[in-house]
Amino acid sequence: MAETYSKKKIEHLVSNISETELSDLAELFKIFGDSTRIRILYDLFDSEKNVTEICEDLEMNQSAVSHQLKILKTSKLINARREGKAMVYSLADEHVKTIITMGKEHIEE
Amino acid sequence: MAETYSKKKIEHLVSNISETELSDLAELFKIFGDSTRIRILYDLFDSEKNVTEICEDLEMNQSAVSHQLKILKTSKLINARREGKAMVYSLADEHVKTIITMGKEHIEE
DNA sequence: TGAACATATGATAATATATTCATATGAATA
DNA sequence: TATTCATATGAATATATTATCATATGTTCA
Repeated sequence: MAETYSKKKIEHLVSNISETELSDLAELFKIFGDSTRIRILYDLFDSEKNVTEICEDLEMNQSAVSHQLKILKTSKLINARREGKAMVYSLADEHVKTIITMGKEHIEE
Repeated sequence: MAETYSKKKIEHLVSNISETELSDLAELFKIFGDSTRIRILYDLFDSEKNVTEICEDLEMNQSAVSHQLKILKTSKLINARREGKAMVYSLADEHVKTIITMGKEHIEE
């Protein structure tokens, strides 16, 4: 997994993005572009949690959270596993953290 | 401007994000989460362009493009300057490229 | 097996968003 | 200064999205 991104590397990586990729990119960012979803992602930053815990942390009702969890799952930004009655969710990979970090850097300037 | 992001740096940067910041983050990503806007941003990757050029590149009508340019401008992702009759737009900073690059990295896996 | 707990899901209503159309604004120039 | 070119903008429509409500599914355990 990539861990550093120099200016030069970015220039290289970003060259020649197809229309399809741009569409996929928009779809990806759309997922991050909702308060509830980004709060869920941030809630999972340090540790996996079950649905009840997430609901408590966000102070939101279970149905709304489950609907958004499904979207995050479908987008492969989170993983799920069953633990008895509960479903435990966790971030899918480090990219989620990286993307949020880049965004945070931007808004702080 | 930050140019490299180690795992350790990300852990540090991302600690303690407030609810307000999470909201702002969602707002930021929402801007990237639209095909037209991300195509405009990508169109401006290598050089500034005026509205007519952008319209031609995206094969979209002028009004739709102008509406989205305004949103990008308001979000401070692009800059504008007048050049005679034309308005010339350019990316506001390197962060735009970085964020798109991170997204591209993610979808390619 | 049935009751209780945990989560998921379908339908609906409310809200937000993008594009289009018509038109306004602003700059250059004949 | 009247016309043309370039861009911006308001209103309206169409579409997408979110939260809520009611209920279904799945798991545990008495």
